[in-house]
Order: sequence, then structure tokens, then C-alpha cells
Amino acid sequence: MGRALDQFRAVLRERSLKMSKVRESIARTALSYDGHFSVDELCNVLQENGVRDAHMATVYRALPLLVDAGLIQPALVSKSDGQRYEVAFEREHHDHLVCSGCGRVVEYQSETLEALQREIARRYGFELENHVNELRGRCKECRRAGSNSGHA
Amino acid sequence: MGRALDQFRAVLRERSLKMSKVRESIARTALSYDGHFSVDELCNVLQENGVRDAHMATVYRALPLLVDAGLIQPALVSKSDGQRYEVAFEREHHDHLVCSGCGRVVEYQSETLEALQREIARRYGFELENHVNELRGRCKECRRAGSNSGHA
DNA sequence: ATTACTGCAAAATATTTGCACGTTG
DNA sequence: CAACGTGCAAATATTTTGCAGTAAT
Repeated sequence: MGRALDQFRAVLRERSLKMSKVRESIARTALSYDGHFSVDELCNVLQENGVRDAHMATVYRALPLLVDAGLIQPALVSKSDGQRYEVAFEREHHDHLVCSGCGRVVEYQSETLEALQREIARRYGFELENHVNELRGRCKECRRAGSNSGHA
Repeated sequence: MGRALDQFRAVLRERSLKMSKVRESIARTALSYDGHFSVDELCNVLQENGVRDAHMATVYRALPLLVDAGLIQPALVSKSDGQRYEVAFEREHHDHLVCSGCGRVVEYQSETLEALQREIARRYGFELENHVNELRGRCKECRRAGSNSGHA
């Protein structure tokens, strides 16, 4: 956590921006998440803790900075509502497998997949910067249940 | 084009919905696209042709039907503005490679990648339904130009 | 005839921005 | 103290919805 905040501070300094109480709260709260979160959820948690914390607008302004500092990253594409984020700091890269029945999200890593993606990019003369890879399917339980709504 | 409309009609019949002039215009216009398009762009084209065509709300109502009929599919995740679509009817599946410099979009196909994704899903007990796979990088020209803005 | 479709305007949702005041370096 | 950050409200942008009249089967 300390190292993450240092990294955040470094990015801010680099751009002549300032580290404020509010920004630190936002960073800490974001980093405290285990799974992914929406802007709204993050705001609510901030409210619940010290009521005198971050407005939505402020959070929206801070999130790109946290992303640039590598503390968090955008996640979960197949959600109609707003963008979701997840902690990225000192975490291995991973992609998501989402159950279309119950919504369960499974993270997976595959070096083979990563390598293949780099190879495909290279084949087209691109230098890969990042990628979005989200698999959508039905998990075992939902298939067994057979319903359309999922087992949860 | 005829076959595509037939397929659309079939889906409509299946759900006791009707094929209207407007819906047909929307379908034809969508199918006429070579690359991808936004809802707004599609509406504008409809306007430019027979002015008496599809309102935005109507287009929004029609698009999911076109998707279900397999005529079009959602595309291009890394676009902050609205959802984009592309023709899917009688077209091989493909994914996108997007240049972060100039925005150029390259389509690619990789059976190896498809197979690997199915395999990963299977490993977690999921039956793969679909996936989002978008690679983001810098194309050769943009790297040569060295700028941040792209070569276009 | 019956049921669905369309345009319109208004609502809902998600995100951004201008501004006056407070905080940080 | 100069520059940046914050809350707030208002603006944007995108998509959805209710309704009253029109069109399709």
C-alpha cells in the first residue's frame, strides 16, 4: 500500500499535481478492493467511511490518475452500466471469464494467450500496448440448472 | 442481402413481431456498411437518404433485433463514446487490432486464438458463448513517426 | 380488428465541466 | 502566494421509456 501511494505521488509530481487528502482516500479505498468496483460503489464506500470524502466528480477526476499510476485498471467490458475498475498494482496481469447466467467472474492467466496476442500484433506491424480479453459463457452450475437466470 | 433480410424476417416471425418499412431501411443501411458504425452515424445516413426514416429511438429499438438475427454485432470496445456495430451476416468471425496513435482498426482472424479461448473456458467449466478480444497497440507508421498523435 | 411500430418528448444513466472557494507545495 | 483541488450544480452524451397515433398481419 505504501509503495502504491509512493508510485501515485511520483506520477502526480511528474505532472506538477498535488497529493491531497481526498486523493489519498480515493487511492486507499480503491486499493482496498479485492474484486472489481464501479465509480458509484467506490463513492459509496468513501461516504460510509469519513462522510467528508470525495464527491463523484472528484472521483471521476482521480481515477485516470490512478490508472496512469498503475494502481488500478479498467475491467469488465460486458457490463452495460458504467466502467468498472480493479486493482492493478503489483498484481499479475489476468483476464476475465464471465458467466452469462449468474454473472460470476473468474480471473484467469494464460501466458500462451498473452504470447499469441503479442505474436498476432507483431504480424500486423503493431507493438502491443494492452488488450481487452473477456470470455463470456455459461458456468457449470448454470448449465446444470438449465435455467436462463443462473444458479445464484 | 436478400438472405440477410429473410433471416431477419424469420427472427421477427419467431417472436410475433412485424417487418416494417422502417425496420427494413435500418437493416439495409446497417448491412451496407463496410466498416463499423455508431448509432448516430447510422441515423444520419438514414436521414440523408429518405428523410422520412427511422428516428434514433427506433434505431435503438431495432439494433438488438438485428444482433439477434445475426446481421450485425457489437464491436470496438476501446471507444469511449457510444456502442459501435459492424456487419456480421455471412462474415467470418474476427477480432480487432486498434492503433492507439492513429485509431486505425485492423481485423484479424486466428483459429489458434479461438481454440485457445475455448480451451481456457473449458478448463474453468465454462461453455464459451462469445468473447471480446481487442488488441491495442501502435502501428508501424505511428511508431516510425514517433509522435503521440499518430501519422494520419 | 388486433397487435405491433413509430415519432416525439421526457426520463434515466453515466460522465464532464465551469466556477467560487479551500488546500497544497 | 501561486497553482491546483474540491464540491456543487449544470451541461453533455447516450440510451430507454411512455404515450398517442399509424401501420402491418
